[in-house]
Amino acid sequence: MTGSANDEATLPLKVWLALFSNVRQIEWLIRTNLRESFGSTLPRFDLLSQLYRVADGMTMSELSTRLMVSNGNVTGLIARLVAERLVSRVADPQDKRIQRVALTPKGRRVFETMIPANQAWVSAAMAGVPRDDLVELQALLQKLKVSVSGAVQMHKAGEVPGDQDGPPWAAP
Amino acid sequence: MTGSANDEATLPLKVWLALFSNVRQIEWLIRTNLRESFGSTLPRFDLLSQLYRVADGMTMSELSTRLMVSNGNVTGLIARLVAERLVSRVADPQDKRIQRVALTPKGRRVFETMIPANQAWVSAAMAGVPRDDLVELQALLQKLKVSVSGAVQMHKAGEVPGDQDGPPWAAP
DNA sequence: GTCATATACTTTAAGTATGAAATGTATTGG
DNA sequence: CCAATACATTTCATACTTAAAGTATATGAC
Repeated sequence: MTGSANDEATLPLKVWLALFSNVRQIEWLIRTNLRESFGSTLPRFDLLSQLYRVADGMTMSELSTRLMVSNGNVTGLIARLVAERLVSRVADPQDKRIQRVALTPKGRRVFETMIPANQAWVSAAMAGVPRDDLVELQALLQKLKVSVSGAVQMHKAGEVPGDQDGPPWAAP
Repeated sequence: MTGSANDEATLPLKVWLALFSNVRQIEWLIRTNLRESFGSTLPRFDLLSQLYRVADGMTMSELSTRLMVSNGNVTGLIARLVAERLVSRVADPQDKRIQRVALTPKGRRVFETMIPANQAWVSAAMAGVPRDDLVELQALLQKLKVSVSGAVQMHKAGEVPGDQDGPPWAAP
């Protein structure tokens, strides 16, 4: 009695549209505020936040994977951040193909001023939702992420002919 | 007993990160599949889906608002879709500032082949989540949207000095 | 050692996105 | 009527993004 047969088929799509709509609006807020308050952008912020979490930096590929963007994109983004002296990029002496990237002291300092502002923007956007609902929402999103990540992995595995013999997440 | 004092402050941020992560991955799936199956892109798809819902088309501003993208972006996107004969664009005879944009028969036909595919991709990504969880998730996302939309409206109102006398959503 | 192959990254070309300024078109108050 | 103002869109410069092709380096078979 909670839904027709048609709901069954379109329910995931409705959830997707609701997810997308929320993210699009929150992204708009963060992007606008980053520009107005710091003269920065969301891609830069995402990149800095990844580097902020680790002590000894990351490789370009690691960044590319974590941000789910192309390798070429990371190259350009890092080049601009290096030009702004927020990020350092040094070739690995052991393996000269690898570029190791890290926050500079300036980069760390700048990012730390952005953290509380970002938190305030997001909190303000969600201020109309009771705490309990947010707790529940987070739990459901965690469940969803498991399912979605599986689908992404499956798609990636299907595209690579030389990878048939079982990635770690596949059942034996 | 369900959380420390620190959770209280970071809870919205955690919800945001979970939202963002899910959307990023689902977007990746849709974008990849659109390319592989239809040689198309997500921005084009979003634009077509907006036009698909209305019978008599839309103005550029309306598209810009609904998609939450800049006016300049819509101009370029529409130009490419017009070149592909998926969309028609005609100047309004009453008000020559206005461009009225609509799907062509070809555009409608093409988009209709994309609908079931898109639904299948999203369903597959969410296949690991029980139906009841999806129902609840949708309800919570609807609540969130109200809060977020209010924050967006407030930000937009704050930026325009000539708009002090209350938009429709403001309390009287 | 040498060659094939894989890996890490960069470059390229096309497309997508932004904000600001410019353009052209109504509308309105005097 | 007409200047001021508002509005819809485009243009411009720049930034971000992707897929695909290219470069350089490493690794392993032989």
